[in-house]
Amino acid sequence: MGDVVGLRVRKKLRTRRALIEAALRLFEEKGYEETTIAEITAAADVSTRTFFSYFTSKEDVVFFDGEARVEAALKVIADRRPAETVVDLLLRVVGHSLDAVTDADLTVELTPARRQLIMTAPALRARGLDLLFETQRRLADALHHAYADEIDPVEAAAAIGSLMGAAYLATTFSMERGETPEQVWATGRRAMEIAIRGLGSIG
Amino acid sequence: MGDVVGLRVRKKLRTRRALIEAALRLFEEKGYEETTIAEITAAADVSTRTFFSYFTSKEDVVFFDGEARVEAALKVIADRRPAETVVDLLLRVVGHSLDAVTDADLTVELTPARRQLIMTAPALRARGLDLLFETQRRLADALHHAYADEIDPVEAAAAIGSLMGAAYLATTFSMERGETPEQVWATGRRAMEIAIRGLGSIG
DNA sequence: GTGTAAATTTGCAATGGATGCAAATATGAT
DNA sequence: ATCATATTTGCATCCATTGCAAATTTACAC
Repeated sequence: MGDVVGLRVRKKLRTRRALIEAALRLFEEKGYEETTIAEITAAADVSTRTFFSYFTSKEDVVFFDGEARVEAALKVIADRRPAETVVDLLLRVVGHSLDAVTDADLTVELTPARRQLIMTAPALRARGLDLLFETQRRLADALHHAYADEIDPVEAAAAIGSLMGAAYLATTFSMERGETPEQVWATGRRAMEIAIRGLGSIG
Repeated sequence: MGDVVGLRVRKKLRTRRALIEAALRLFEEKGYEETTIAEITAAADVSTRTFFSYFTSKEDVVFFDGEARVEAALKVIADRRPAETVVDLLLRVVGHSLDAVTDADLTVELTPARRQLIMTAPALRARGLDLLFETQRRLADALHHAYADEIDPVEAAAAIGSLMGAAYLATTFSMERGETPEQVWATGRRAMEIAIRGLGSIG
């Protein structure tokens, strides 16, 4: 564990962090579309070209902690507690996926402001959904492998898709209504309960 | 409905259709990224600039029938059968959303080839998910209004999100495995059954 | 320290999508 | 034929993204 990082690595981390902070700040200040890569790199004091050796696209910088979040969620499934039911495990997965995560020496959480930004800018919304989708894919895969004998691939996909699909759509409505983070979270829980109980319980 | 369409309208429809056909053909022939707007407009015999007065972006042309599909689905909910259960109604909604639809004088269905294209090109996948998401939003809204007294907004969102989330994720896995359209559809049905029965039924 | 190999950054040119704008065309109605 | 309106087109421009080669920086051996 003795992370002996040389100057080279430290410098890269510092640059990455500067780009992320500059980008998020500018996006919130003047809007996503209205901010150019040139402005971000100027604020981070690197060349425009360098931005693309850290992020593959302008959207990517907003999701800089995406991979760390997914891996944290996968770990929850991998380290499942023997006695726990699948449903309880999945609820823990969703819960953890909202916790703060560390990346680029930055410990961050999905603040309401960042969510707002992602839901508002079309390009970010689309990319975010794509990442969410890939996340679901990986989670379903992990779920199937963690319970190889009890849960087949289709059941795993149905479980993840149903639970997260319900929670995501419901919380989106809640956020759009301008509800508080507590209310949004409560809405998500209720939606997941419905998914767990089954649609048959409605109407 | 005596649609007395003048030359002007007929011409616009013809152009729109030419653009759609040229674009889809070229995308399948040489790939989405590899095809330029210039090539599409050349094939449709209009100027590059004109493309953007028909579609707001290069991705959009692939989803030309999206709005017609959503409206058909909304209509199914609006014309709900009094005696039918919510679950049966939603199953019909999903079923119909796969039917052929007419737009720009073109009657089209979501062919495996087009789905393949959408799932493969990152830009199309993201845009497609964004459209799917917006569709779910509108369906949930319609569901709530159609059953104003029995289904509140959160229940509606949970129902739509759960059912479609499960079906979409499961069928994606199925398609990726190269299964036949019949197998894919069977997988979707099974996933929806799980969503209807509830996650509690797993594991 | 020096020198050298490897990693990074940078500048530059080019491609392609997207948009605003005004001139040129085409269409519909009188 | 003529006028008002709708469409198309050409152009200029902005910006994200990529390839490439030169310049700079860091790591490491001697």
